[in-house]
Amino acid sequence: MSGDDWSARLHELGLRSTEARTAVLDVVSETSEHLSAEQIAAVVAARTPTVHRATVFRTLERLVSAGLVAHVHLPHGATTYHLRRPAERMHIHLSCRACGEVLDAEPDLLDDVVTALRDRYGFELQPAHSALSGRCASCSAGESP
Amino acid sequence: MSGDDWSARLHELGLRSTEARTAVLDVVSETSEHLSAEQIAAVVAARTPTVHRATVFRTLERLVSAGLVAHVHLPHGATTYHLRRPAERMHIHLSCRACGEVLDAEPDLLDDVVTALRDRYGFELQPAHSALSGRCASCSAGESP
DNA sequence: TTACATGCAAACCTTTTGCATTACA
DNA sequence: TGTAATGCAAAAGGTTTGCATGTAA
Repeated sequence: MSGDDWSARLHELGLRSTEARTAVLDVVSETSEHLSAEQIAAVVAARTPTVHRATVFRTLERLVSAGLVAHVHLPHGATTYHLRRPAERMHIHLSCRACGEVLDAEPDLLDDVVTALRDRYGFELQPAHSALSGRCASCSAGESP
Repeated sequence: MSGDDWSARLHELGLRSTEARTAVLDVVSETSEHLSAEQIAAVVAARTPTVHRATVFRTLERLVSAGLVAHVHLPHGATTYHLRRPAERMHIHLSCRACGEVLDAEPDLLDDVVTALRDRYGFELQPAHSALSGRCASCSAGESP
């Protein structure tokens, strides 16, 4: 998405367009990486020093509830944020306990689990919201469990 | 497990038997709940005030790597610890985003996912190690996503 | 007797919050 | 102009670490 549409997108969603919000959206939209709030705050600080770190945290929270940004909880380390993708491009996350790497996996993997949890427990799984934990291929070839 | 076997169990595993370790094992083995390090430290402090909080953290880490204790990462809030169960009694955890409740679910739910991840990515999923995130039945009946 | 475990204090990392001020709409 | 958003500072929550001392084996 080109940089200047953020103002319009925010207005569409009933949110005010501010320097902090567009700065955060710029950072998040420039990469396909999943960045921590800290990392985002660092880039924002370099470009727009008037925006306070705490505001970055608050802003991310707002953008998540507005649906523009998604966050993923990792079993170790900080929550990461990324631009929210259309449903077809949503993905689940695999976190390697050993090396910390976060891999993306196809969303269909958990389809049956979503159904089973709904049927058995009435639990509505949100597969993208928290990473699955285990060992990546390279680390599996190595150490102890 | 009756209280005094811990010393022997620890020795079997090549670990020294200490006041802190048996105190932590006592607390963890007395309940089927999943307790945070903080909660465990509080109970230990009440019974054995000589054991320092930091030691409880270090001790839990050791007991996990020794295989006596398991921990589960929750998407919100502190990591929880519980006595490690034999494989048949292992379970996965469902964490409700809305109310914070943690539910236990049957381990077989993720069997196919374990296989699929191994086949597709060489990723060895450890289903008990981190909780799945979503909304529990009561909270699903309520608010917005 | 010596390597391992602990107490203590302090730092660290990530995030949240109260409150006065600013700025968008 | 009124309300939503921000800056600032401080604290909160959870966890880790360096170092000197203590203790199980």
